[in-house]
Amino acid sequence: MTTSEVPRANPHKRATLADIAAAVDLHVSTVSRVLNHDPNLSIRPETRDRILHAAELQGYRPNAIARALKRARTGALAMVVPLLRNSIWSAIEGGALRYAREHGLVVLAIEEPEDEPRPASHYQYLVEESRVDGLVIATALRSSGKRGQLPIVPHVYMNRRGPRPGNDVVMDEEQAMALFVQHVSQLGHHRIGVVDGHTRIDTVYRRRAALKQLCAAEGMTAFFEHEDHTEEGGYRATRRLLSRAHRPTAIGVGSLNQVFGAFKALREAGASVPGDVSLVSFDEDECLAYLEVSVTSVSMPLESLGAAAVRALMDRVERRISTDVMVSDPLRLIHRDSTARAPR
Amino acid sequence: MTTSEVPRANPHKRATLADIAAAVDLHVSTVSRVLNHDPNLSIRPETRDRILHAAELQGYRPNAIARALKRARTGALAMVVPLLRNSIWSAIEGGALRYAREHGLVVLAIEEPEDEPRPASHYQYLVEESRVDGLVIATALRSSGKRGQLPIVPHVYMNRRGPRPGNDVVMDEEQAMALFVQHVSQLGHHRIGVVDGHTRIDTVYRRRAALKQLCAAEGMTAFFEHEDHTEEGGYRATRRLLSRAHRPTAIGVGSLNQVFGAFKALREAGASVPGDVSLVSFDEDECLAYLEVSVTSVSMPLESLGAAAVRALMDRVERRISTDVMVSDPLRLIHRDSTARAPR
DNA sequence: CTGTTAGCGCATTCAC
DNA sequence: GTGAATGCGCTAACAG
Repeated sequence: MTTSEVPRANPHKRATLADIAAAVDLHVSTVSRVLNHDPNLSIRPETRDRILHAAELQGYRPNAIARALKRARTGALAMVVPLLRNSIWSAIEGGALRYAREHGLVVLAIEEPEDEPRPASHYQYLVEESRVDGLVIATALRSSGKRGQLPIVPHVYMNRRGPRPGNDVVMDEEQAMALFVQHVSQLGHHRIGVVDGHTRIDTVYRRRAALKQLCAAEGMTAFFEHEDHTEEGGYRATRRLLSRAHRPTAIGVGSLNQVFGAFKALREAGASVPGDVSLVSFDEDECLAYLEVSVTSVSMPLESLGAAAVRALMDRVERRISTDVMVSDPLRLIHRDSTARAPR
Repeated sequence: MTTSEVPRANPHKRATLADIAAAVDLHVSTVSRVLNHDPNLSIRPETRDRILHAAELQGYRPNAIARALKRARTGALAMVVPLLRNSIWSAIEGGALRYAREHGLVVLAIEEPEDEPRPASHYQYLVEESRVDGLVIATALRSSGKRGQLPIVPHVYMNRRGPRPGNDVVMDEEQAMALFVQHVSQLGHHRIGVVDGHTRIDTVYRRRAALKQLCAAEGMTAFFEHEDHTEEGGYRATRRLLSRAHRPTAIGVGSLNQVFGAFKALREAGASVPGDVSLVSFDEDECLAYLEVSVTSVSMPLESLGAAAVRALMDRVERRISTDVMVSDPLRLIHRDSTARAPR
């Protein structure tokens, strides 16, 4: 009732459209249109300036909640990642956050344990409750199968392929494997081993398939060992590789954490790097250059992946149909001291 | 107009309170009260069950946006962290997310470069636009001074002290330093060095002050070297320590990334660990147990810090006044192979 | 025990 | 060129 009698709003409350409308003695709808730069609105410049000025003066901020309610769009999205110490996630998340910010979006962080994650559908409620417009899922396991299927709500799978095609945003794991194989092949290696996570993780599954194929083509022998993406996992898997009758002479390692474990196993076995065994990491990280022997790695376009996932999700939210995405930025092999010609 | 004539809502739209009210032929407010378990509401169990059942049947989900608009509270908070690969942030963030989830809150992730971050007040707009209820800031630098002052909006500083007291949530860095000094002191070390970040970072500042005091008390000599919290930074700082006429015999390192650099410097200098130099990390991480020499560390209660920050922030949002918080969970020294008796 | 009423702050269709 | 009216979905004060 007293709204119009106090043109200057209570300094402790945020100014609303109504406040500034009252101040310039115009209608809220007019103010709204001006502030939203409504294209098909003709208004005399003078009035327009008065409005803008009053808004500025009162420190007007549009209320995102009210706007979301009206527009039925929140401008937020949820990103479900395994908040692993595993460094790739911070890079991916960084790319996603940057892209989101550039597009006026806001990202909800959700952590979910990597092993036995809840099915993606668990997070549907965030969309159903209008907390976010869509989901970026990076924790799906291959085995999730039916149970993990996401119904209606907009979503993409990031660095994982979902239960059915059409919503996946991934990197070129095959190419990553090719870079590795080609590199060690040129160095004369014939028996190669790979230490990686469980095949329930989609990237691992794809790398494994790619390796088989590449090795068959090049006439090489490949051994694949699967363990957790942890130091201990890397340690155990590498020990197993080294205890074979015919040791591999080159080993690829799927995660940075596993690299540490691999080193320990090699040390214990008295195998020198790269004298006896060449080593390649599939996670690039600055620390690799500082280890006891600096480690050759395959560098993936992680930031681009994060950005691409957000873009793809927004495409779905806007109902622009779209398909699976493979991030096209180039991969690079970073040559350090851990790879050398095969022994003998 | 046709709302009441179709009790079963359009399957493609979410069911609203009105939909389920229509279905059970009751008023929305009644439905709302039942669904919110309004304590001082007496309702006959039968009606109550009908409502619950209808809600269940229609898959009703409260619309968080509408609720937020009405209640003037979003149930979200923003957390501004340097999304560094630096592993401590993922642990802190994990603790914060867990606590938030347990309390029905949702966390907006914001990344901000560590060096020269925007002042905390930059993020005020998130509160002003009603996107979140408050801010957790973990990127303030000491030098930010006036410009970084946060006005009215609810906020806390996490692992940093803000421009003025009353809103800080921190860990016991002094105690961390004490554990370190005490440990190496018992091993007979007298000259100790510390490699850490710039003093503009509050934790570093506090550790430095604590070290000075402790060493004075114990009659030890301390050298402090400040560099970026990166591998390269750790490398350079350690080199400087080692090039002194009187080398320190024990070195503490402020971040995991710097530990890698420190190792490289030690290796190059031909200094053996722990034979010539004992090494302690102030970041605990599983990989420390797998390095060329496993590294003794001080383990901090990072998850608790994250949780405490969220709790403190919600206290402020609810207008329950509160003061600075020091997380009280115990620190632990994890004894590994990188520390031994002082040489000679 | 349950219904009425009145907004939260904004965008938008329609009228003049 | 501008104003009036309506409603997004929900909660809460007040009636009966």
